[in-house]
Amino acid sequence: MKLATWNVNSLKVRLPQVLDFLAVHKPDVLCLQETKLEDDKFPVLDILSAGYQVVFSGQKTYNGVAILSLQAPQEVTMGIADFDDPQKRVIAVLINGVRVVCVYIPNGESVTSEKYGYKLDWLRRLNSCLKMELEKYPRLAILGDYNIAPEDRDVHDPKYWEGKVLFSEREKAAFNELVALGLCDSFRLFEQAEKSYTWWDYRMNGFKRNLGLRIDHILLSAELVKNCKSCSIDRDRRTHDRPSDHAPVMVEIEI
DNA sequence: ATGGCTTCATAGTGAAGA
Repeated sequence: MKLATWNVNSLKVRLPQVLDFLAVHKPDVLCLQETKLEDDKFPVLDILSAGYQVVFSGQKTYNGVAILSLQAPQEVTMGIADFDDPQKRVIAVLINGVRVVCVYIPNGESVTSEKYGYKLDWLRRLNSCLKMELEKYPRLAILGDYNIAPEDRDVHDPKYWEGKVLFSEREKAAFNELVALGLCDSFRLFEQAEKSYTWWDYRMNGFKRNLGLRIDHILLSAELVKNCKSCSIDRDRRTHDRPSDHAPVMVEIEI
């Protein structure tokens, strides 16, 4: 079973690339973030024509998440339980006995911003929600844009990023608290190239200079870790015309 | 490396992303 995640930074702009990604990799599940589409504007027919089913939760201009899958999604839930968040950042499904949660964790803007407080509060609520999910579904995968680089090696210049949003201690602690639920950063299960990142700033030739951060992650429960065969970043996607600033991340799990 | 893109909502520029 192949699961993938990609922050597309506008599905309207990136739809042809998403369809190409499906054709090339044929993932069983693809989680999307930052679709930036209201639900009545979602390109359902294009995705059905590609042989995928889809569920989505979107809004105008910002945020928006979707899960594409070969098999029919079951037990679809949107948002975080007991949290009335107007921002559309979470959608979850059950596919082939695996609970798949697609998350777009807030950016936070800066550590002095109100949005940073929202991010930390949001992460606390996500943590409680995932704790319950894990009790209900031992086979749990949380894929998405976490907007947190968990370790020094996930940042091109840890000195520069020290204390800044995406790499601040409180954010890293919140990430570690998710891991402490019994989840694993699947990327680090395997030997990986140094300076592996999933996001590069559009400005300043960030990609060409590999000034990136690894902020898109796939966390797996112990039940899934046992059978996880690979985790990789599709870095080449960032070289296409009009790329998203994020690259997709993929895992293969023997189910 | 403190903005130098890119997107969206607009119809000029401004907000937001990370």
